[in-house]
Amino acid sequence: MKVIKEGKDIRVKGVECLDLDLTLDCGQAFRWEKQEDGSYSGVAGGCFLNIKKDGGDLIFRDTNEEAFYSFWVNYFDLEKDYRAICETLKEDELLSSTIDSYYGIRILNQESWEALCSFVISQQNNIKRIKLIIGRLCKAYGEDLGNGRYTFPSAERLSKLEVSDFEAVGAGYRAKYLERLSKDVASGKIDLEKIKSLSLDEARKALLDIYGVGIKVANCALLFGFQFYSAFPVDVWMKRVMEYYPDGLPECFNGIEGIAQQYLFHWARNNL
DNA sequence: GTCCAGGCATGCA
DNA sequence: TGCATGCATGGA
Repeated sequence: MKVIKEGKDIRVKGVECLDLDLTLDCGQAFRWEKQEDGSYSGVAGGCFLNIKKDGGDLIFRDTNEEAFYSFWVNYFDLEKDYRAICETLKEDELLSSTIDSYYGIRILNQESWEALCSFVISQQNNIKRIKLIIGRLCKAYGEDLGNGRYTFPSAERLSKLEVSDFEAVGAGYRAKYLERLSKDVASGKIDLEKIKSLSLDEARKALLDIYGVGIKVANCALLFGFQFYSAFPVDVWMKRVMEYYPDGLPECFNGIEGIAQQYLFHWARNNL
C-alpha cells in the first residue's frame, strides 16, 4: 500500500481486491450511498468520507490524514492481502466461479456497537428498509456533522430513549430489543470490548445472551463488528446456498469462513 | 390486496 | 431438544 497526499485528497495505490459496489452496498454496512460520479459517501467511526476509485487507485476525499490512518485503513482492512485469500477460497469450485464474477468483496471492520445494533434491526427485514430505519435513527439521535450527515448514535444517547422512540423510527417489533440493548451497553452490563477479546465460541455465547440476538444476528455482528473472520452467518439466502455443501464447508474456508460467506451471499442474491 | 425481507422469543410437545 | 406461531413495516 502506497499513500500519496494530493491537495485535500489521499490517494492509495496498490490496493487489490476492493470493489466499492460489492463491498459498500452488499448488506454488511448500511450507511453508504452511491453518488452520481460513482463514488460513495458515508459516515463511520464518527467521520464522514467520500471514497472513489481511479483506475487501480483509491481516492479518499473529504477526510484528513489523521482519520485516514487512525480509522479508515483498518475499516477497509487495507493491510490485509485479500488477493491471497481469494486464491485460497478458489480451491472450492463454486467460489472459484463466484470470485471470478464478483471479485473485490471485502469485510469491513465496523464498530461493534453500530454493527450489533444494525443487525438487530436487520432481522426479518430487507436491506432497503434496514437502511431507512438506521438513517432515521442517526438523523434523530446521532451527532450532526453538517450537510445532512449524522453519526451513528452512541449507546449512551440511545439509553435515554423509550420503546416508543424506536418504534417512531420504524423499528417495528425490534424496538424493545434496541431499548434494552442500549441501556445494557450504556450501563456496562454488556461489555462489547470484553466480548472482542474472547474466543469465537465464548464471544458468540455472550452475544446470544442478549435479548433479540439469535444465531444469525450474533454471527453477523461477530463477522462485521468484532473481527471474527470465522463467523459464518446463515440467513434465508445462505440456507439455499447450503444445499450445495451437503458434506459441510470445504477445508479451504478454514479461518476465513466469513469472507467465503460474503461471496456466496452475493452469488445467491443474484442467482437463486 | 398479498408476499417477503441478512430472525427471534415464546409456548408447547 | 425441536417445531409452530406471532411479530411491524415498507416495497414489489
